[in-house]
Amino acid sequence: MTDSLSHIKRHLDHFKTVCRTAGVKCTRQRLTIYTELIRNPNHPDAETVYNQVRHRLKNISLDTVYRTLWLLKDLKLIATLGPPRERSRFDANLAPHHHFFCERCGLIADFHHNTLNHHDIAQYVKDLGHAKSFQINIKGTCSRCLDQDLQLKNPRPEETHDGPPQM
Amino acid sequence: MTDSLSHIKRHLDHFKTVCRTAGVKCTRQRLTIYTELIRNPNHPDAETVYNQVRHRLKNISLDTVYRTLWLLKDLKLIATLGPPRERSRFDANLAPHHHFFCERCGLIADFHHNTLNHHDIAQYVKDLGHAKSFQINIKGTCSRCLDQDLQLKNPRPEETHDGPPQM
DNA sequence: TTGGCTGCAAAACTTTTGCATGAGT
DNA sequence: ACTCATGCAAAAGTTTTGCAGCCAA
Repeated sequence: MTDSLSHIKRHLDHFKTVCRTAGVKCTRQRLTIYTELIRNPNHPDAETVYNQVRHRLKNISLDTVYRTLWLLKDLKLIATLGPPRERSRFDANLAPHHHFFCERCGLIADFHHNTLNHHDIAQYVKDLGHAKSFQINIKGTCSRCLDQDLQLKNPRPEETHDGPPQM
Repeated sequence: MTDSLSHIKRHLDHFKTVCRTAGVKCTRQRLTIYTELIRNPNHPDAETVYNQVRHRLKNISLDTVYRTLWLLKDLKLIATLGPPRERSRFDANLAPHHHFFCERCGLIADFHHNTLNHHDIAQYVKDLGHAKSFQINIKGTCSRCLDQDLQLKNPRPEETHDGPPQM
Protein backbone atom coordinates (compact mmCIF):
# COMPACT_ATOMS: atom_id res chain seq x y z
CA MET A 1 0.00 0.00 0.00
CA THR A 2 2.82 2.37 0.87
CA ASP A 3 4.37 1.06 -2.29
CA SER A 4 1.32 1.93 -4.34
CA LEU A 5 1.18 5.38 -2.81
CA SER A 6 4.80 6.16 -3.57
CA HIS A 7 4.21 4.81 -7.07
CA ILE A 8 1.39 7.30 -7.56
CA LYS A 9 3.41 10.06 -5.93
CA ARG A 10 6.26 9.51 -8.36
CA HIS A 11 3.84 9.85 -11.27
CA LEU A 12 2.34 13.01 -9.83
CA ASP A 13 5.74 14.63 -9.44
CA HIS A 14 6.40 13.89 -13.08
CA PHE A 15 2.99 15.28 -13.94
CA LYS A 16 3.79 18.57 -12.23
CA THR A 17 7.13 18.86 -13.96
CA VAL A 18 5.59 18.25 -17.36
CA CYS A 19 2.85 20.81 -16.71
CA ARG A 20 5.35 23.43 -15.65
CA THR A 21 7.53 22.78 -18.70
CA ALA A 22 4.55 22.91 -21.05
CA GLY A 23 3.18 26.03 -19.37
CA VAL A 24 -0.21 24.57 -18.50
CA LYS A 25 -1.84 24.83 -15.11
CA CYS A 26 -1.79 22.05 -12.60
CA THR A 27 -5.43 22.08 -11.55
CA ARG A 28 -7.29 19.89 -9.10
CA GLN A 29 -9.31 18.38 -11.98
CA ARG A 30 -6.24 17.41 -13.99
CA LEU A 31 -4.52 15.90 -10.98
CA THR A 32 -7.60 13.89 -10.08
CA ILE A 33 -8.17 12.61 -13.60
CA TYR A 34 -4.55 11.64 -14.03
CA THR A 35 -4.50 9.89 -10.65
CA GLU A 36 -7.61 7.97 -11.58
CA LEU A 37 -5.97 6.75 -14.80
CA ILE A 38 -2.91 5.60 -12.89
CA ARG A 39 -5.05 3.68 -10.43
CA ASN A 40 -7.31 2.08 -13.04
CA PRO A 41 -5.44 -0.43 -15.22
CA ASN A 42 -8.59 -1.33 -17.21
CA HIS A 43 -8.25 1.22 -20.00
CA PRO A 44 -11.37 3.15 -19.04
CA ASP A 45 -13.27 5.33 -21.49
CA ALA A 46 -14.04 8.98 -20.78
CA GLU A 47 -17.39 8.27 -19.17
CA THR A 48 -15.90 5.70 -16.79
CA VAL A 49 -13.22 8.16 -15.74
CA TYR A 50 -15.92 10.79 -15.27
CA ASN A 51 -17.99 8.58 -13.00
CA GLN A 52 -15.00 7.69 -10.85
CA VAL A 53 -13.67 11.22 -10.60
CA ARG A 54 -17.09 12.52 -9.62
CA HIS A 55 -16.71 10.83 -6.25
CA ARG A 56 -13.91 13.26 -5.46
CA LEU A 57 -14.95 16.35 -7.42
CA LYS A 58 -18.73 16.54 -7.37
CA ASN A 59 -19.05 19.41 -9.83
CA ILE A 60 -16.72 18.21 -12.54
CA SER A 61 -18.21 18.02 -16.01
CA LEU A 62 -17.77 15.41 -18.71
CA ASP A 63 -16.35 17.89 -21.20
CA THR A 64 -13.57 18.74 -18.76
CA VAL A 65 -12.75 15.06 -18.61
CA TYR A 66 -12.53 14.89 -22.40
CA ARG A 67 -10.44 18.05 -22.64
CA THR A 68 -8.12 16.82 -19.92
CA LEU A 69 -7.68 13.36 -21.44
CA TRP A 70 -6.68 14.74 -24.83
CA LEU A 71 -4.41 17.26 -23.10
CA LEU A 72 -2.70 14.47 -21.16
CA LYS A 73 -2.29 12.62 -24.40
CA ASP A 74 -0.74 15.64 -26.10
CA LEU A 75 1.64 15.94 -23.14
CA LYS A 76 2.47 12.26 -23.65
CA LEU A 77 1.41 11.45 -20.11
CA ILE A 78 -1.12 8.90 -21.27
CA ALA A 79 -1.89 6.90 -24.40
CA THR A 80 -5.07 5.92 -26.20
CA LEU A 81 -6.20 2.48 -27.25
CA GLY A 82 -7.23 1.93 -30.83
CA PRO A 83 -7.47 4.60 -33.50
CA PRO A 84 -8.00 7.81 -31.51
CA ARG A 85 -10.94 10.06 -32.38
CA GLU A 86 -11.73 7.89 -35.36
CA ARG A 87 -14.77 6.10 -36.68
CA SER A 88 -15.07 2.38 -37.27
CA ARG A 89 -13.27 1.08 -40.34
CA PHE A 90 -14.08 -2.02 -42.33
CA ASP A 91 -12.00 -4.56 -44.19
CA ALA A 92 -12.99 -7.29 -46.64
CA ASN A 93 -9.60 -8.95 -46.38
CA LEU A 94 -10.13 -11.84 -43.99
CA ALA A 95 -6.75 -13.49 -44.50
CA PRO A 96 -4.48 -13.08 -41.47
CA HIS A 97 -2.65 -9.81 -41.90
CA HIS A 98 -1.38 -6.84 -39.95
CA HIS A 99 -1.50 -3.06 -40.18
CA PHE A 100 0.97 -0.26 -40.61
CA PHE A 101 -0.34 3.18 -39.58
CA CYS A 102 1.32 6.33 -40.84
CA GLU A 103 1.11 8.84 -38.01
CA ARG A 104 1.70 11.70 -40.42
CA CYS A 105 -0.91 11.23 -43.15
CA GLY A 106 -3.26 8.58 -41.75
CA LEU A 107 -2.44 5.89 -44.30
CA ILE A 108 -3.22 2.34 -43.21
CA ALA A 109 -1.40 -0.39 -45.13
CA ASP A 110 -1.65 -4.15 -44.76
CA PHE A 111 1.41 -6.30 -44.36
CA HIS A 112 2.14 -9.97 -43.86
CA HIS A 113 4.89 -11.85 -42.11
CA ASN A 114 5.76 -15.47 -41.77
CA THR A 115 8.09 -15.77 -38.82
CA LEU A 116 5.49 -15.33 -36.12
CA ASN A 117 2.77 -17.95 -35.82
CA HIS A 118 -0.27 -18.57 -33.72
CA HIS A 119 1.49 -21.00 -31.43
CA ASP A 120 4.12 -18.43 -30.40
CA ILE A 121 1.48 -15.86 -29.75
CA ALA A 122 -0.77 -18.10 -27.68
CA GLN A 123 2.17 -18.62 -25.32
CA TYR A 124 2.29 -14.92 -24.47
CA VAL A 125 -1.17 -14.95 -22.94
CA LYS A 126 -1.59 -18.50 -21.72
CA ASP A 127 -2.12 -17.14 -18.17
CA LEU A 128 -4.80 -14.71 -19.31
CA GLY A 129 -6.98 -17.00 -21.39
CA HIS A 130 -7.34 -18.75 -24.70
CA ALA A 131 -5.99 -16.89 -27.75
CA LYS A 132 -7.99 -17.13 -30.98
CA SER A 133 -6.26 -14.61 -33.22
CA PHE A 134 -3.69 -11.87 -33.11
CA GLN A 135 -2.82 -8.77 -35.03
CA ILE A 136 0.26 -6.56 -35.00
CA ASN A 137 -0.16 -2.81 -35.34
CA ILE A 138 2.91 -0.84 -36.28
CA LYS A 139 2.97 2.93 -36.07
CA GLY A 140 5.47 5.04 -37.92
CA THR A 141 5.95 7.21 -40.98
CA CYS A 142 5.17 5.94 -44.48
CA SER A 143 7.62 6.16 -47.39
CA ARG A 144 5.57 8.83 -49.05
CA CYS A 145 5.78 11.12 -46.03
CA LEU A 146 9.49 10.39 -45.66
CA ASP A 147 9.98 11.40 -49.31
CA GLN A 148 8.09 14.56 -48.60
CA ASP A 149 10.55 15.38 -45.83
CA LEU A 150 13.42 15.04 -48.29
CA GLN A 151 11.66 17.31 -50.74
CA LEU A 152 11.18 19.92 -48.05
CA LYS A 153 14.94 20.09 -47.71
CA ASN A 154 15.28 20.57 -51.51
CA PRO A 155 11.87 22.12 -52.02
CA ARG A 156 9.62 21.25 -54.98
CA PRO A 157 6.32 22.40 -53.49
CA GLU A 158 4.00 20.86 -56.13
CA GLU A 159 4.77 17.37 -54.94
CA THR A 160 3.51 17.53 -51.35
CA HIS A 161 0.49 15.60 -50.22
CA ASP A 162 -1.80 15.96 -47.24
CA GLY A 163 -3.89 12.81 -47.16
CA PRO A 164 -3.55 9.10 -47.66
CA PRO A 165 -3.44 7.92 -51.29
CA GLN A 166 -6.32 6.48 -53.38
CA MET A 167 -8.99 6.52 -50.68
CA MET B 1 -8.04 -6.86 -65.08
CA THR B 2 -9.74 -10.13 -66.01
CA ASP B 3 -7.92 -11.47 -63.00
CA SER B 4 -9.37 -8.79 -60.77
CA LEU B 5 -12.85 -9.45 -62.15
CA SER B 6 -12.71 -13.16 -61.51
CA HIS B 7 -11.33 -12.38 -58.07
CA ILE B 8 -14.38 -10.29 -57.33
CA LYS B 9 -16.67 -12.87 -58.92
CA ARG B 10 -15.33 -15.56 -56.64
CA HIS B 11 -16.05 -13.38 -53.62
CA LEU B 12 -19.55 -12.65 -54.83
CA ASP B 13 -20.34 -16.34 -55.29
CA HIS B 14 -19.25 -16.90 -51.73
CA PHE B 15 -21.36 -13.96 -50.65
CA LYS B 16 -24.46 -15.47 -52.24
CA THR B 17 -23.85 -18.85 -50.64
CA VAL B 18 -23.43 -17.30 -47.20
CA CYS B 19 -26.60 -15.26 -47.62
CA ARG B 20 -28.59 -18.29 -48.66
CA THR B 21 -27.25 -20.32 -45.75
CA ALA B 22 -27.97 -17.56 -43.27
CA GLY B 23 -31.43 -16.94 -44.73
CA VAL B 24 -30.87 -13.27 -45.53
CA LYS B 25 -31.73 -11.65 -48.81
CA CYS B 26 -29.17 -10.92 -51.46
CA THR B 27 -30.13 -7.37 -52.34
CA ARG B 28 -28.60 -4.95 -54.80
CA GLN B 29 -27.48 -2.72 -51.91
CA ARG B 30 -25.70 -5.51 -50.10
CA LEU B 31 -23.98 -6.72 -53.24
CA THR B 32 -22.82 -3.22 -54.10
CA ILE B 33 -21.51 -2.48 -50.62
CA TYR B 34 -19.67 -5.78 -50.40
CA THR B 35 -18.16 -5.29 -53.86
CA GLU B 36 -16.98 -1.84 -52.89
CA LEU B 37 -15.22 -3.24 -49.81
CA ILE B 38 -13.49 -5.86 -51.90
CA ARG B 39 -12.28 -3.24 -54.34
CA ASN B 40 -11.13 -0.77 -51.71
CA PRO B 41 -8.13 -2.04 -49.74
CA ASN B 42 -7.88 1.17 -47.66
CA HIS B 43 -10.12 0.13 -44.78
CA PRO B 44 -12.78 2.73 -45.49
CA ASP B 45 -15.21 3.98 -42.87
CA ALA B 46 -18.97 3.86 -43.37
CA GLU B 47 -19.18 7.32 -44.88
CA THR B 48 -16.46 6.59 -47.44
CA VAL B 49 -18.26 3.42 -48.48
CA TYR B 50 -21.48 5.41 -48.71
CA ASN B 51 -19.95 8.03 -50.99
CA GLN B 52 -18.49 5.41 -53.31
CA VAL B 53 -21.63 3.28 -53.46
CA ARG B 54 -23.74 6.31 -54.23
CA HIS B 55 -22.21 6.46 -57.68
CA ARG B 56 -23.95 3.17 -58.48
CA LEU B 57 -27.08 3.39 -56.33
CA LYS B 58 -28.17 7.01 -56.21
CA ASN B 59 -30.89 6.53 -53.62
CA ILE B 60 -29.02 4.49 -51.07
CA SER B 61 -28.98 5.88 -47.54
CA LEU B 62 -26.21 6.01 -44.98
CA ASP B 63 -28.14 3.95 -42.46
CA THR B 64 -28.44 1.12 -44.96
CA VAL B 65 -24.67 1.21 -45.31
CA TYR B 66 -24.26 0.92 -41.56
CA ARG B 67 -26.83 -1.86 -41.27
CA THR B 68 -25.21 -3.74 -44.13
CA LEU B 69 -21.67 -3.38 -42.80
CA TRP B 70 -22.59 -4.78 -39.40
CA LEU B 71 -24.57 -7.54 -41.10
CA LEU B 72 -21.57 -8.45 -43.23
CA LYS B 73 -19.49 -8.52 -40.10
CA ASP B 74 -21.97 -10.80 -38.34
CA LEU B 75 -21.85 -13.09 -41.38
CA LYS B 76 -18.04 -13.01 -41.07
CA LEU B 77 -17.72 -11.69 -44.60
CA ILE B 78 -15.78 -8.65 -43.46
CA ALA B 79 -13.86 -7.54 -40.39
CA THR B 80 -13.55 -4.28 -38.49
CA LEU B 81 -10.42 -2.43 -37.53
CA GLY B 82 -9.95 -1.50 -33.91
CA PRO B 83 -12.48 -2.01 -31.17
CA PRO B 84 -15.82 -2.13 -33.01
CA ARG B 85 -18.66 0.17 -31.91
CA GLU B 86 -16.57 1.35 -28.99
CA ARG B 87 -15.51 4.67 -27.60
CA SER B 88 -11.94 5.83 -27.12
CA ARG B 89 -10.12 4.28 -24.20
CA PHE B 90 -7.18 5.70 -22.28
CA ASP B 91 -4.15 4.23 -20.60
CA ALA B 92 -1.64 5.72 -18.19
CA ASN B 93 0.77 2.84 -18.71
CA LEU B 94 3.35 4.14 -21.17
CA ALA B 95 5.76 1.24 -20.93
CA PRO B 96 5.77 -0.92 -24.07
CA HIS B 97 3.03 -3.49 -23.62
CA HIS B 98 0.36 -5.34 -25.53
CA HIS B 99 -3.32 -6.12 -25.15
CA PHE B 100 -5.46 -9.18 -24.73
CA PHE B 101 -9.16 -8.66 -25.57
CA CYS B 102 -11.78 -11.07 -24.27
CA GLU B 103 -14.40 -11.33 -26.99
CA ARG B 104 -16.94 -12.66 -24.50
CA CYS B 105 -16.94 -10.11 -21.67
CA GLY B 106 -14.97 -7.17 -23.04
CA LEU B 107 -12.05 -7.43 -20.63
CA ILE B 108 -8.84 -5.82 -21.83
CA ALA B 109 -5.66 -7.02 -20.12
CA ASP B 110 -2.08 -5.90 -20.61
CA PHE B 111 0.69 -8.35 -21.24
CA HIS B 112 4.41 -8.20 -21.93
CA HIS B 113 6.78 -10.37 -23.89
CA ASN B 114 10.50 -10.35 -24.40
CA THR B 115 11.19 -12.42 -27.48
CA LEU B 116 10.02 -9.88 -30.03
CA ASN B 117 11.91 -6.63 -30.29
CA HIS B 118 11.73 -3.44 -32.26
CA HIS B 119 14.38 -4.52 -34.72
CA ASP B 120 12.45 -7.62 -35.77
CA ILE B 121 9.30 -5.63 -36.22
CA ALA B 122 10.86 -2.84 -38.25
CA GLN B 123 11.93 -5.52 -40.76
CA TYR B 124 8.32 -6.44 -41.47
CA VAL B 125 7.47 -3.01 -42.83
CA LYS B 126 10.76 -1.73 -44.18
CA ASP B 127 9.15 -1.41 -47.62
CA LEU B 128 6.23 0.59 -46.26
CA GLY B 129 8.05 3.16 -44.17
CA HIS B 130 9.84 3.80 -40.93
CA ALA B 131 8.49 1.93 -37.87
CA LYS B 132 8.42 3.80 -34.57
CA SER B 133 6.47 1.45 -32.31
CA PHE B 134 4.40 -1.67 -32.42
CA GLN B 135 1.66 -3.31 -30.45
CA ILE B 136 0.24 -6.80 -30.53
CA ASN B 137 -3.49 -7.29 -30.04
CA ILE B 138 -4.65 -10.77 -29.18
CA LYS B 139 -8.32 -11.69 -29.24
CA GLY B 140 -9.71 -14.70 -27.44
CA THR B 141 -11.56 -15.76 -24.31
CA CYS B 142 -10.33 -14.86 -20.84
CA SER B 143 -9.84 -17.40 -18.06
CA ARG B 144 -12.84 -16.08 -16.18
CA CYS B 145 -15.17 -16.70 -19.12
CA LEU B 146 -13.63 -20.12 -19.71
CA ASP B 147 -14.33 -20.97 -16.04
CA GLN B 148 -17.87 -19.82 -16.52
CA ASP B 149 -18.27 -22.27 -19.39
CA LEU B 150 -17.19 -25.09 -17.09
CA GLN B 151 -19.67 -23.96 -14.45
CA LEU B 152 -22.46 -23.98 -17.01
CA LYS B 153 -21.83 -27.65 -17.51
CA ASN B 154 -22.03 -28.23 -13.70
CA PRO B 155 -24.23 -25.24 -12.95
CA ARG B 156 -23.68 -23.01 -9.90
CA PRO B 157 -25.61 -19.97 -11.10
CA GLU B 158 -24.42 -17.50 -8.41
CA GLU B 159 -20.94 -17.46 -9.85
CA THR B 160 -21.61 -16.14 -13.35
CA HIS B 161 -20.46 -12.71 -14.42
CA ASP B 162 -21.53 -10.43 -17.22
CA GLY B 163 -18.91 -7.73 -17.41
CA PRO B 164 -15.19 -7.24 -17.04
CA PRO B 165 -13.87 -7.19 -13.45
CA GLN B 166 -13.11 -4.12 -11.28
CA MET B 167 -13.89 -1.49 -13.88
C1' DT C 1 -47.61 -13.24 -51.84
C1' DT C 2 -44.97 -12.45 -47.90
C1' DG C 3 -41.47 -11.29 -44.80
C1' DG C 4 -37.52 -9.21 -44.72
C1' DC C 5 -35.14 -4.84 -46.48
C1' DT C 6 -34.86 -0.03 -47.62
C1' DG C 7 -35.25 4.96 -47.35
C1' DC C 8 -36.64 8.61 -44.71
C1' DA C 9 -36.76 11.08 -40.61
C1' DA C 10 -35.96 11.48 -36.10
C1' DA C 11 -33.66 9.90 -31.97
C1' DA C 12 -29.77 8.41 -29.27
C1' DC C 13 -25.33 8.77 -28.12
C1' DT C 14 -20.54 10.45 -28.02
C1' DT C 15 -17.56 14.20 -28.40
C1' DT C 16 -16.58 19.14 -29.26
C1' DT C 17 -17.15 24.18 -28.82
C1' DG C 18 -18.58 29.18 -27.27
C1' DC C 19 -18.91 31.88 -23.51
C1' DA C 20 -19.11 33.85 -18.87
C1' DT C 21 -17.33 32.74 -14.40
C1' DG C 22 -13.81 30.98 -11.43
C1' DA C 23 -9.19 29.26 -10.06
C1' DG C 24 -3.97 28.79 -10.37
C1' DT C 25 0.43 31.17 -10.81
C1' DA D 1 -3.88 40.85 -11.47
C1' DC D 2 -3.78 38.14 -15.53
C1' DT D 3 -4.51 34.32 -17.90
C1' DC D 4 -5.88 30.01 -18.53
C1' DA D 5 -9.25 26.35 -17.23
C1' DT D 6 -13.82 25.10 -15.92
C1' DG D 7 -18.82 24.36 -16.01
C1' DC D 8 -22.80 25.00 -18.42
C1' DA D 9 -25.40 24.62 -22.40
C1' DA D 10 -25.80 23.99 -26.91
C1' DA D 11 -23.86 22.22 -31.23
C1' DA D 12 -21.64 18.94 -34.10
C1' DG D 13 -20.84 14.53 -35.56
C1' DT D 14 -21.60 9.60 -35.72
C1' DT D 15 -24.51 5.68 -35.35
C1' DT D 16 -29.04 3.58 -34.36
C1' DT D 17 -34.07 3.00 -34.59
C1' DG D 18 -39.31 3.30 -35.87
C1' DC D 19 -42.13 3.04 -39.50
C1' DA D 20 -44.48 2.77 -44.07
C1' DG D 21 -43.71 1.26 -48.57
C1' DC D 22 -40.88 -1.89 -51.60
C1' DC D 23 -38.43 -5.74 -53.38
C1' DA D 24 -36.21 -10.40 -53.55
C1' DA D 25 -37.47 -15.15 -52.94
